[in-house]
Amino acid sequence: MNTLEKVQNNLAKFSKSERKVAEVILASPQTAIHSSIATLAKMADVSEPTVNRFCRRLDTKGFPDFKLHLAQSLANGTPYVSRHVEEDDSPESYTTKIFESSMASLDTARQSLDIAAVNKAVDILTQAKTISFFGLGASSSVAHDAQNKFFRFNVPVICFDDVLMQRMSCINSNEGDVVVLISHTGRTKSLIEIARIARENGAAVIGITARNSPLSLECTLPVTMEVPEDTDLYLPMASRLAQLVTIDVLATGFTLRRGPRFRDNLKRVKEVLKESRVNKDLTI
Amino acid sequence: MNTLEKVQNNLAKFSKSERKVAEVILASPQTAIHSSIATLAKMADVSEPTVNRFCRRLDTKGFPDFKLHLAQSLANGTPYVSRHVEEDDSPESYTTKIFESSMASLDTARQSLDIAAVNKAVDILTQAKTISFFGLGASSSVAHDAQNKFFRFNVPVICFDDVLMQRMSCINSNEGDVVVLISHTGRTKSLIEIARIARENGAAVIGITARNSPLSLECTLPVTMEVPEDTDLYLPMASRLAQLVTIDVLATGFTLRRGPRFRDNLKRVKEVLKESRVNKDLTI
DNA sequence: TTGGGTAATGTAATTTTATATCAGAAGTCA
DNA sequence: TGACTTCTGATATAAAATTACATTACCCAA
Repeated sequence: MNTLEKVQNNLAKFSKSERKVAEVILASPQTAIHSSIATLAKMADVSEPTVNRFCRRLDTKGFPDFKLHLAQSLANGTPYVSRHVEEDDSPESYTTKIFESSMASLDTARQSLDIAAVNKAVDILTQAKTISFFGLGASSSVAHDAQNKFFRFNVPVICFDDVLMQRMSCINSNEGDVVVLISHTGRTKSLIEIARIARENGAAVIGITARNSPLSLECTLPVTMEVPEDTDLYLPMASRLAQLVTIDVLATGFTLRRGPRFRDNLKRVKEVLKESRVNKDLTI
Repeated sequence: MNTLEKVQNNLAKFSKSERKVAEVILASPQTAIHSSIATLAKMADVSEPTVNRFCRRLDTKGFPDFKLHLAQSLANGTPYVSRHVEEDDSPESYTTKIFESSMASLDTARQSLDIAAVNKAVDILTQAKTISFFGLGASSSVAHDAQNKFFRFNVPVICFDDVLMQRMSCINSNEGDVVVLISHTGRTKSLIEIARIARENGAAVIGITARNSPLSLECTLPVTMEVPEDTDLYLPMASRLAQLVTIDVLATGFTLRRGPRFRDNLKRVKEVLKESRVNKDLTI
């Protein structure tokens, strides 16, 4: 809870002197955070230890720590939080909400992402003979994105939208092949089957999906994360963003693992592509 | 300006030792605000006065004052700053950097997004006879995403990756048609031509692109934003995320504008889709 | 009331933390 | 190289916060 509110709400629980301190702070919080304990004590007409005790009562470590908390609560604006779009939101309002919710989701995704798994995935990818990216529905665009990225690394990349093609591709997979399956819920039946098929053929199966989902259990290496998704009315968005960024992380890990010479090469390839374009611009 | 960003942006202006301090703070701002000057100095492997000088260089009165400012900037919701991935980053480190940079970019995009244009775009989209989404390269996946979204609204949606198909489609466009062009730089020649063609045929041309770019000038309604993109070595990512979220904003505006009955309908359609699936899950 | 006990508050000492001063080191340019 | 500037850290000093302990105020039973 906001520290300033806490001061306000606990007003009744303070002792007489502590309340004096609280009142001085509430009267002018900006002054409070820029004062020393001595100054504040004088303003409240109490002793310095009283101010200190007041701070501790609010579960802070002491006066400086209290000031820090207070400063944070005074800082305008709230941290990014998922907020639902309401019926009568203005354009400004729903735009802000959607952007901030997206950011909040990415933050959640990052915190829940299994870094060790990311590292292993990079390991596996760098050693792959071929890499396949499969997703369905909304996740298929993520697979395409992945193809786009890894293709530039000069690695054989496969990417299909079609369930049958995905299946056939996996039936023909071998040891050394890597199959990356992308699914937010990890409950898409056909992808789960594909995971099993690829695994039985000896391919490494990386799943970018939810922890403990059916798909994650079929993968040789689940790269899991949790993304809160409000799919009730609006369309899944947060999970897609998180998947895209995760792919970016894997691609980055890939280039880092390959070492500087590889990256120089990548840069050169990019330069060449630029030159071949009329508008000298590849970033589109 | 946000103090943490200030630290990041002035990195070049600091002296060698001051930069060490900056890096320690950027690595873990939360730790920094809870440390004493001595602890921080030790972490950065510099002397205490150096830390103090560092604080003053950032226009604060001293170390405690700096901590206060930093605390506020952390509370502000964006502890996220774009940071480049370094050669020897650990998986944890580059993962965090990429996620946070993505979030920072989204924030920048939001702030620079022209809300009035968004509102007009929603206006135009709700009245469209058909909507076409065109992008090239990386932006084509954004176009696909848009198609996916608007398709569910029961609006005729067109989407092509191919330049010639895009062109042909635009040649046949009429008044009442809406063409949405997606390009980060707004300097892709073929898209600019397509914009002109569509416009000459009386179609409304919405451009999701950079402000004052050649493409934006050819559009009847540019929806512009600024996204910092480090395309030097790594691949364009931030712009794509921003575009995706922007499409989501437009789609949301669209459903809001269409009113509650439309949304109920949308929900029903979704339910029906769910039922028709074995795994009862559409979110993939 | 009044005296014992408890909680609240303040004084003074101590510890911690931050800043100022200055000297030496490192870098820069003629 | 040498004069100059800039940067950095050791030490000293000042400021601030915290602790320990003493005092006061308050409450309640006798």
